[in-house]
Amino acid sequence: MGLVPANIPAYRDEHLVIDYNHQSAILDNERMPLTRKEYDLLSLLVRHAGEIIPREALLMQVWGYGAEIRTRTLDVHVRRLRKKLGAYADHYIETIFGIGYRFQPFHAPRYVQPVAVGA
Amino acid sequence: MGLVPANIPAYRDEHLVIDYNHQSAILDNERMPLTRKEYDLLSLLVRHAGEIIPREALLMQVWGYGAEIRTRTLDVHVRRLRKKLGAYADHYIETIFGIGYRFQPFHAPRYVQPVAVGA
DNA sequence: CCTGATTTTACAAACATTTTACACTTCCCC
DNA sequence: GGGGAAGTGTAAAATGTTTGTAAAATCAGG
Repeated sequence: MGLVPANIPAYRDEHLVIDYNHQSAILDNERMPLTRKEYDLLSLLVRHAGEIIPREALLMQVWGYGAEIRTRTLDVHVRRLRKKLGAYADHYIETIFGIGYRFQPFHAPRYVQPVAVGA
Repeated sequence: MGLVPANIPAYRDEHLVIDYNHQSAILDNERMPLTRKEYDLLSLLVRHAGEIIPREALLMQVWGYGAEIRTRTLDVHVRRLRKKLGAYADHYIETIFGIGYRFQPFHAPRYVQPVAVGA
C-alpha cells in the first residue's frame, strides 16, 4: 500500500525530465502539465527512445485500439504533446511517414546520466 | 512522558506553521482554527509536501474508506481547507486532475538545479 | 501534379472537480 | 437527558478539463 509506487529511475536529458513515479514531466526546469493520455503517450515513446514505434502499436498500447479501428486521435494527441514541448517539439517527436513516430533524446544515446541533485 | 509522543518538529514556511504536537496551524501569525478532519487532511498533505497524493490514498488515510466507496467528501473538505487558507489556497493545495491533490510549500525545493543562464 | 498521409483547427461528448445547500451526527454545557 | 452549536457527509447543479472526431489545410512520395 503506500502512497508512493515503486522507484523507477527517471528519464533525463538536456531539457526534459520524465518522472515515472510522479507521472510528471519537467521541461527546462518548468513543470510541464500533461493529461493522462498525453503522459501515457509520451512516456511510452520515451521508454523506447530512439526506436520507431508504429502507429498501430501506439494505438494499441495507449488506447487499446485494435488494427480495425480507424482514427486520427493519435495524430491529435501527438500535436498536443508537441505544442507543450515548445521549441524542441520537432526534435523530440519525429514523424516517420507512413509508419509511426519516434522519440529522439537530446544529446545522444546516453539515456540516464548520473545527476548530482541538490537537496 | 505523557500520552503524546515525543517532539515532532513543526512544519514551517513563509506563511504557514503546522505544529504537529499541538495539532494546530498558524497562518501569517494568526491562529487558524481547524476541525479534526481538516487537520488530518492538511497535515497528511503537508507531511508529503511536493508529492502528489491520490484521492484513493487520502480517502484511505483520513477516512478509512476503501476504493469501493464513492463520495465527494474529500472534495468538500479540500474546499473548506482552501477557504481557511485564504489567498494562498491555490498555491498551497494543488489539484492534480484525475489523480488527487498536492501540497506545495512556499519556497519549494527545486527538483533540478537551475542551469547556467545564457540562451 | 495526383493521391494518400499527416497536421491543424474547431467543436462536442465524456468525465472530474468545485461550489452550494442541507441533513445528520457529535459534542458540550446546563 | 434537552437544546444548541459545531462538525461532517451527501446530493445536485455549475463549472472546468480532457478526450475523440470531423473537416479543411498542408505535406510527402511517386
